[in-house]
Amino acid sequence: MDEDFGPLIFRRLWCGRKLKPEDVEALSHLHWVPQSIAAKSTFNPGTNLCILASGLAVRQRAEGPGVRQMTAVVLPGDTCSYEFVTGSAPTTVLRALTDCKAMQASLEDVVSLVEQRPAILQALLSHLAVDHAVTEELVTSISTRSALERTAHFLCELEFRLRRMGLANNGQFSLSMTQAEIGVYLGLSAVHVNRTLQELRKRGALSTRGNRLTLDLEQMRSIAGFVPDYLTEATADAPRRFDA
Amino acid sequence: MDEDFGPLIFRRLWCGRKLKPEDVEALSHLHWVPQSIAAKSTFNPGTNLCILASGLAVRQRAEGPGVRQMTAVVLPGDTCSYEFVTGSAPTTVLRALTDCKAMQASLEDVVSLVEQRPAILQALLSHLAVDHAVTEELVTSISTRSALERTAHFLCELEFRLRRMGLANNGQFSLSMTQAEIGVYLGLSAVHVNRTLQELRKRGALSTRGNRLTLDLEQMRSIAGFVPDYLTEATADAPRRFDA
DNA sequence: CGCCAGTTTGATATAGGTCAAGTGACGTGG
DNA sequence: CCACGTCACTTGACCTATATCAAACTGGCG
Repeated sequence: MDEDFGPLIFRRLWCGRKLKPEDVEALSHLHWVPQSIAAKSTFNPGTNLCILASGLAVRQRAEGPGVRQMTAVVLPGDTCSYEFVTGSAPTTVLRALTDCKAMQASLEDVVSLVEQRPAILQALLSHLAVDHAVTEELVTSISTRSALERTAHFLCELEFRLRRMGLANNGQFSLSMTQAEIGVYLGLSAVHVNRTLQELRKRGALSTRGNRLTLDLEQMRSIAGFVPDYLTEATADAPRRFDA
Repeated sequence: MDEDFGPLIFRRLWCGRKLKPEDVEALSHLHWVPQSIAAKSTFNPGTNLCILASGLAVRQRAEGPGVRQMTAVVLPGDTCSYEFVTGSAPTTVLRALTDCKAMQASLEDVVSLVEQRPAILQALLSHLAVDHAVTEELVTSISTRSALERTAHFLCELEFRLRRMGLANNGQFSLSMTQAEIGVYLGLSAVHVNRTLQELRKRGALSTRGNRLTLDLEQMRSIAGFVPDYLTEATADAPRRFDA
C-alpha cells in the first residue's frame, strides 16, 4: 500500500487537468517524508507541503480545549495547510479524526520543483482557491440551509470529493465522523444531526451500515440543492465542467 | 484625494510589516488603472490585482438574482479577488454596496514587480491567508455565536480593519450597509438585526447617527469575545501581536 | 462482564424567523 | 412647494426549527 501513496496522493492534483504525466512523475520524485498521525491528535505541517494520504482530518480553531468550531474537512489527496504558500502562521490547527497518514515535502524542495514545473504551482494554487470556495459554501450552508438541506449538502460534497479520489463508488463511501463531529462542523447539535439522518434514511436518500454510507445521489442532491461548481477548478481557458 | 490613493491603498499591505519603504515606493510606481464602480453593480477584476480604494463591497455567490449569501466584506485597502494568484475562476462575484473606487494592475506588471521584490508577493499572499481566516471566523460566528455576539463581533472586526486603514478612530466609523445587508452577511433576518442593534444600543455598547457608528470598544469586545488574532499576519519570525 | 463511546428517543424550552403594519426621511415630478 | 413613492428602519404578534436536558439503548472492547 505504501508504494501506492505516490500515484494516489497526486490524484487530486492530477484530476484538475492541469498537470501533464511528466509533472506527476516529477512530483513523485520529490523527497516525501511519510508521517503517521494518531487519531484525535493535532498536527501542524508548518511550511512543508503536506498532503493527506489516508484517514480523515479537520481544520479547527486553535483556541483552548472544549468544543471548537471546525472549518474544514480534510480528505485524502487534500493539501493540509497552505502555510507553505502564504507564509502566515495559521489561526487554525489540524486534528486527525482517525489515524492518518500524510506525506510532507519541504518548502525548499517544493520551490525548486515548482521553478522547473510551474504547472505544479498552478495546480496547488487552484487547490487553495477550491478550499476557500468550500469554506464559503459552508458559510452559505450554515446560514441559509435547513438542517436537512445542510446535512444532505455535506454528504453530497463528501461523496463528490471522495469519488474524485476513487474513494467513493455509486454513492457509497465510509465516513469516520461521529454524529457529534458532524454537528460541530455543520453548526447543529448532535441530537439534531441524529434526527436529520433518520429523516434522510426515512426518505430513502441515505442508508448506513456502521461507517459505510450509501447515498441515493439523485434524491440527496435534490434535497441539498447541490451544485458542485465550487469544487472544481475552472479557468478562463478551461471552463467549469457541469457533468459531475 | 486622488493623488492620495497611491500611499493610501498600500497602507493595508504596509501595515503587515512585511514591506520596506522601497517596496511601497515600487508598488506605487506600478501602472495602476483606476476604476469607478457604481453602487449595487457587480464587477470582476479577473486576473488583475485589484485593490479597493474607497467604498464598500462584498463578495457573494455568483448565482442568479434574489438574496444571495455574502461571504466577505471588502474594505478599502483590501484585495478584491485572488484570482491573480490562483488562476481559478471564482465562484463568487464582487458587488459594490456603495459607489467604489478600485485600482487595478495587470497580472504581467505584478509578476515582473514581484520578481524583483518578493516581499510584495509575501505581503499579498499573507493577505490571502488573512482573508481566508476571516471567512473561517465567519463560519464560527454563524454557527456558534448568538445574534448579539455575532453582531458585536462583526462590528468589532469592522472597527479593527477600518482602524488599521485609518478609517476608524475611537471606535467611530461610518458603515454604509443596510440592516438587511448585515443580516444576509451574518445569517440573520433584517428584523432580528434591528432588534439586536437596539439591544447593543440599550447596553451602551453602540450609538449611531445615520451611517456613523460609535462603539464602546471595551464593552463591545467583551460581548463579542473578540480576539483579533485572525486578522493579523503572524509568521514564525514575527509572532502575532496581542496589543490590538 | 461491565464499561464506554456513540446513538436513539422523548419532553420541553427558546432564539430567531416570518408576517404585517406603521413611521420617518429623502428624492422626484407636477 | 407640495404630494407621492420608495426605501430603510421599527414595532408587535405569532410560529417553528432547533437546542437542551435527561434517560435509555447499543455494540465493541479490555
